[in-house]
Amino acid sequence: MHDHGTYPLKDLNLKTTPKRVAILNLLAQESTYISPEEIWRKLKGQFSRVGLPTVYRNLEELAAGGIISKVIHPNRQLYYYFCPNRDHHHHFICVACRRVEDVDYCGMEDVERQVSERIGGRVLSHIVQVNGLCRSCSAKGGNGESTHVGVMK
Amino acid sequence: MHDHGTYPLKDLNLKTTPKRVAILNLLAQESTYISPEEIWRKLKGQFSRVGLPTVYRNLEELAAGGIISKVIHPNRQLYYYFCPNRDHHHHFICVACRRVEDVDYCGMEDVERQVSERIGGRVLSHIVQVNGLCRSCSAKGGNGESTHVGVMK
DNA sequence: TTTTTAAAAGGAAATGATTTCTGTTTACAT
DNA sequence: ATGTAAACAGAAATCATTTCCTTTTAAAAA
Repeated sequence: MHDHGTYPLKDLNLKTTPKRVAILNLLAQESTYISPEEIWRKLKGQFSRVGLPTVYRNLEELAAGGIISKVIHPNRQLYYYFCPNRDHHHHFICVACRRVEDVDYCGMEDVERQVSERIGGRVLSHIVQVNGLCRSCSAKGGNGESTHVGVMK
Repeated sequence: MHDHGTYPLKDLNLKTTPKRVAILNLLAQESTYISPEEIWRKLKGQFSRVGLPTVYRNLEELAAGGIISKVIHPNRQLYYYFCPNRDHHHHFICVACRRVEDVDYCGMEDVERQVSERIGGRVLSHIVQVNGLCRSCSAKGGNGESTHVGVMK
């Protein structure tokens, strides 16, 4: 639970507006991903007037500043989640039921090292998405082939 | 350069139609990513009538079958590329110039093992996207912060 | 080879997430 | 307190992707 005074908004030349802070607080409370639209719905409970563009604008600004992160979902929508109070982790997406699970493990240190060496540039971050069948879907027996998306073999 | 007879379409219950084959050949010739719309434009040079929905439908089917892969770009559009004649690799995206570079290295064996163990499910594939500054952008000195998107710290 | 039928394709129209635009309000530096 | 650049609302535009329905076609069966 953050006190808004601790968000480094000033460093990013972003003003500390009530809506911006509310968005940050919402994200900080979420334990999982949340879409811009869901954020908007929750925001409407706190303010009489809020526009969806405000949500998008803020999310992009905050993501640009690295305060929050943008997670790319293989389906249409993009989900955002909050960073500071969570450990770095990866995402497992079940190709059958589409649910996203967090994997509290990274193991990308070597990969990052190799990549920066080969590219000759600087690695800042990475996105890892592991696709497969979750425990319950793999128990049900299907192979998930028919619902595969975003799979790289 | 593939002979279309070698595409395992039959295994996927997909018919060998002229347009499907043309799409596969286009992708096979591409050395980089290509959007559905770009594929459509090229296809229109070969057929008097082609619909964009046909392109999307085929891409989804082929991706579902694992013949091609879907690459998620941090911006709006989704890009697709062809698999069979290329080795598995990762993508490095420069946060400054947005260019995508292939990294001919995987190193995800341990990560996959760990993930499947922790999830208790079956890992089928993974998507790795490494964000950073490419050689030339990092030489130019910027830190890329202002263009950050989709970055997970 | 002809027949049959399920898949594929065309094309128009719908969808729906994201963005743009314009006028108004507000945070905060001076 | 006041001026100014940033934020905001709300309506409308954009544009990639899907849906729907009808026609065509690949390829299995006869």
